[in-house]
Amino acid sequence: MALNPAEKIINEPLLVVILGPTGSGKTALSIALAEKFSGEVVNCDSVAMYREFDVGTAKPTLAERAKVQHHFFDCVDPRQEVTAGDYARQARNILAEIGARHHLPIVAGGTGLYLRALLEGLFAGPQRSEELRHRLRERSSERGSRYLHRILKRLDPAAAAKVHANDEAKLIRAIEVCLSSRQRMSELWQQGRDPLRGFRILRIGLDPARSALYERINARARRMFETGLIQETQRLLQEYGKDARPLLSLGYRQAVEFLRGELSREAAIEAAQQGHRNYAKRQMTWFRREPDVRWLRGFGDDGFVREQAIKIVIEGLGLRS
RNA sequence: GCACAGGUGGGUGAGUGGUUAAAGCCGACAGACUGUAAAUCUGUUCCUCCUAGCGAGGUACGGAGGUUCGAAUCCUCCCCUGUGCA
Repeated sequence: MALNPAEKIINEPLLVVILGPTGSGKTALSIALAEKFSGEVVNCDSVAMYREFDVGTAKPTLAERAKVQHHFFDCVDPRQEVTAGDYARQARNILAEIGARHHLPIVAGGTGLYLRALLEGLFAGPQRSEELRHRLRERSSERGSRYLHRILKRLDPAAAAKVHANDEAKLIRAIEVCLSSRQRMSELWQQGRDPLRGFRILRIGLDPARSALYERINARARRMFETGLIQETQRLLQEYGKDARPLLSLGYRQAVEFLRGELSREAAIEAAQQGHRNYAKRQMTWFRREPDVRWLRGFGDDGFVREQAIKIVIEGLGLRS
């Protein structure tokens, strides 16, 4: 006898997603939940995937990683560049493995695009093409800032209407998609995404008070500098060169500027704090649009937040039996 | 005490008689995001009102007066800050 749709949904295993801005305590909460429900944590944070980027990424400690199984930390060589597509493909495999073990998968992280790529999928676009991008960037600097937008308008007016003329990064991708696939990006979009199947998704969002969050971010960014971020950056700079992608990310970028003598140590710290605060704000803008989030007003390491999160997960699991 | 320099919106800093509620930058807030995403980009940012507009009114460039049709911009006095000389 065939299952009716409701039963089918109920029989799907649960997938817990913990989202929130940087510094909101996603790591602490994910570990607490993993311990409680025999779960495994799946990182969804682009920079934390890079090996040897430790001090500036606030990865879970080795002790924490010994307590529960973690995935997707330290899995990429700093010379490589991960993309949302790579991440989504690999993370889906891991999710399937965790499911096969009958453990609870807990996705935790702050990279909104990666999370969306994992959960909802990307459109069927081509992968990036370095030479094409290089050529586009060169021509754009020769022909002026509106050049890329004019090109996109010609290739795909509908896409051009959605990308701002100043947003070089997105213009380049859109043009790349049109040229590499020989199709309009807007038409590829219409074919839809390939969402993750086989899980019931439970999204838990952390939303601490803004001022408290900013204080924490400031303290943490300073601590990174005090506990070896500069030395780590120097090492990475020597090993992988200044063009290594993750050296452009928060904290590392400022440490590089300090090492070059462009910023005093204190100015670098303040710039890093500022960068992290602004990033947290952008993350909130992204996550507010995420559907069906159970928002908790506080930090992931707050006792009452943890209790509420546990209750929500029990509720979610309870539906299964 | 004397001599310069200077006091501008949350910060910085332009502006030296009239399209100036006052550039730019920063911050703050809000937003976008379909393979660089810890990236990239956008909007708003004195108050009040409405028919919500390149709309109406009010308040504003240390303080108080003054000149002028008109002042952040010119004059006088006062207060404060920095530098130099005593």
